[in-house]
Amino acid sequence: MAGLSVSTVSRVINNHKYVSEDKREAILKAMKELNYQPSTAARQLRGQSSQIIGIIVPRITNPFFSYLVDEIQRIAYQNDFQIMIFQSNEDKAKEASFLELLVKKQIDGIIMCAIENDQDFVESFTRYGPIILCNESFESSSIPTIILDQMNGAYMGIKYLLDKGCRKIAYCTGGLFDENGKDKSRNSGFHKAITEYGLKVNPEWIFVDQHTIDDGKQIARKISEMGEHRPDAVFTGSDEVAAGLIVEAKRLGIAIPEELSVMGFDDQPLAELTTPAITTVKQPIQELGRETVNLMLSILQSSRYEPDREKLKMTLVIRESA
Amino acid sequence: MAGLSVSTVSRVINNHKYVSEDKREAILKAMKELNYQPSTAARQLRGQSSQIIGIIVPRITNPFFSYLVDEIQRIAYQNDFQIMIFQSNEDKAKEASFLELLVKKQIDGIIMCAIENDQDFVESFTRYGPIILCNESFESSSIPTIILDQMNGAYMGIKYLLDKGCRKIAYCTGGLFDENGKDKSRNSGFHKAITEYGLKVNPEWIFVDQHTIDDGKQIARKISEMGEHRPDAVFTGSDEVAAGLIVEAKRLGIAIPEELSVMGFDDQPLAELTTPAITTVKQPIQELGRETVNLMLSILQSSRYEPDREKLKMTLVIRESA
DNA sequence: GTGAAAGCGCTAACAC
DNA sequence: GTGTTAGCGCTTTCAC
Repeated sequence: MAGLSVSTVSRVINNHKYVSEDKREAILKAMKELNYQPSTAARQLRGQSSQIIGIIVPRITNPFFSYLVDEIQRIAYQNDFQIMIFQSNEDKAKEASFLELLVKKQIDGIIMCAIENDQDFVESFTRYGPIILCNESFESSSIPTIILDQMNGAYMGIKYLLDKGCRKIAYCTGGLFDENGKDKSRNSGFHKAITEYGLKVNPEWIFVDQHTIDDGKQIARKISEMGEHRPDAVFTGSDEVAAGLIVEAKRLGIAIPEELSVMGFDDQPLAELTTPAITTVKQPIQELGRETVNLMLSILQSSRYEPDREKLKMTLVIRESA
Repeated sequence: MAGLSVSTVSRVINNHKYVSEDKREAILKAMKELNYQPSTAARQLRGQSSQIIGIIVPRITNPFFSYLVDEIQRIAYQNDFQIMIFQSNEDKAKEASFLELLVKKQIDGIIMCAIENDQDFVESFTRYGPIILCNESFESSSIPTIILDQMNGAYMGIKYLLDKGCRKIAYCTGGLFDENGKDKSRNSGFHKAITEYGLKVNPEWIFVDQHTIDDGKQIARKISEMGEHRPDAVFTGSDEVAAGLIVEAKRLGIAIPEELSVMGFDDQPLAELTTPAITTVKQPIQELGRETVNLMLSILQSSRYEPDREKLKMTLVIRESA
């Protein structure tokens, strides 16, 4: 339409030098009139990138992840990248099918905020594009990893309960409390703190695979039935579990924090809504998202970026439940 | 590698008939060994679809939308579609840039759960691919629309407050309470209910542009300062606003529901966590997501699908705050 | 400065 | 049943 060749048009689109000003303008004008948009498919095929970053999360309905994704997307958008969100739903096969999209070149890189498959399997995909672990990690892996100090987070929370005078501390985990499984860093923070106080783990007070408000309610019921052997505090590892626990404990007539201190984790919006409001360990979600996506962008643009680990500190938010 | 031509390979990938069993197996074997994955870019370029559906939401951190997206993605995944989530952040230009992806053929269709630009502009994109409005609508548009009966939802909520004996009902809206703007259906449900009781709108008790927990707290403070002219009930239009309102009202010594009834909207998980727990209007989010994505899938696969409007009814969830 | 032409990986029409 | 080939829209040499 501008009476020029495709190559000149391409040069204009890609901001090449050596295009005379008048022709550039003629082309831009024609593009506007035709409402022309270059086909991403063709550009991809030609060896360019898709300008899409994939993010794997367990579930987007978990506020921790929706806020994380929110921040990642905000920054990606500023850098002309789209985000594709995948929910692994703790399903190995589903996660694998997302990693395959890297092979298909549908996405340029993957940020994994959840890991279902084992290390070797995941690492085998790194040759198709960058993979970054976000708030998850493998034992000594070459995969770039941005991680919060979960061990210290748990340690801080437990230490606070101990300093307050609690000695019978129950502990909830989203994992299975095994040596090398999920949440192992938090587990060791827990161990470290109680060991410092010369205490031992009471297996009756360990609750595994805890995630939801309903899980929290269940715990309240179990604790209520323990009679003499009740703990005097619960580290829940999740504001949602803490919230459910508080609501149900109140219904059962357990006074919080007098009879039972409850410590959350994350500092989600709901933490200030319960009565009593939840004392919790705040994770710096925005900073986590920012460092992760900046690292990804730098890899994709083959520049350097040194994550600022200083910003990734957990903090204690003291409210009423402990 | 299998010693066969590309076309035969293509036929195997696309499950064509007329491929002998032995060659098919040879090809599948080679594909496995090479860890081969067809390039989506090339397939797209060849005129196929991208197998991606875009969803525009205001913010993914709003639980209403994260649950909606969760359901849509679940069903899309079952049908071999990926989801690309866009956050418009109530930004016209951002929304426009997402609609352009339809032109670039990066996505096959768009589900709009938020509308920032005007009708003509949005409709101009329908020639590039299907657009469906989800829980939003234009006045008499040809764009397929799946919508909940917001008018009835608001009516139910207000009616309940009136039946309980409240006569001084404050009303919050996420929009601006104008005739044709956002949330106009809810506004008319409100009008309908109070008119039936022979009441009038008190402009002092109308709160516009209310969305967050903090907004709710502000309302509590304003109401507290009204002295004699306090309302005896608030229809918040959002569980988050209701939650903030309840927390702050309690701090200010306003008894809920005795002095002030509070009605939420959505039935989000947090609705049962506050004290008192929130009485609210439940939106059938899963059904909404399901009908919407099924309609989209049917359009993309050029089959027919008749949305089941029966399932899209709002219900009242009575707890303690009203 | 600009244009012609090759080729990215795939599918489908056509030939055999 | 299988192979050959054109062409999707773009970028990038290579000529001029």
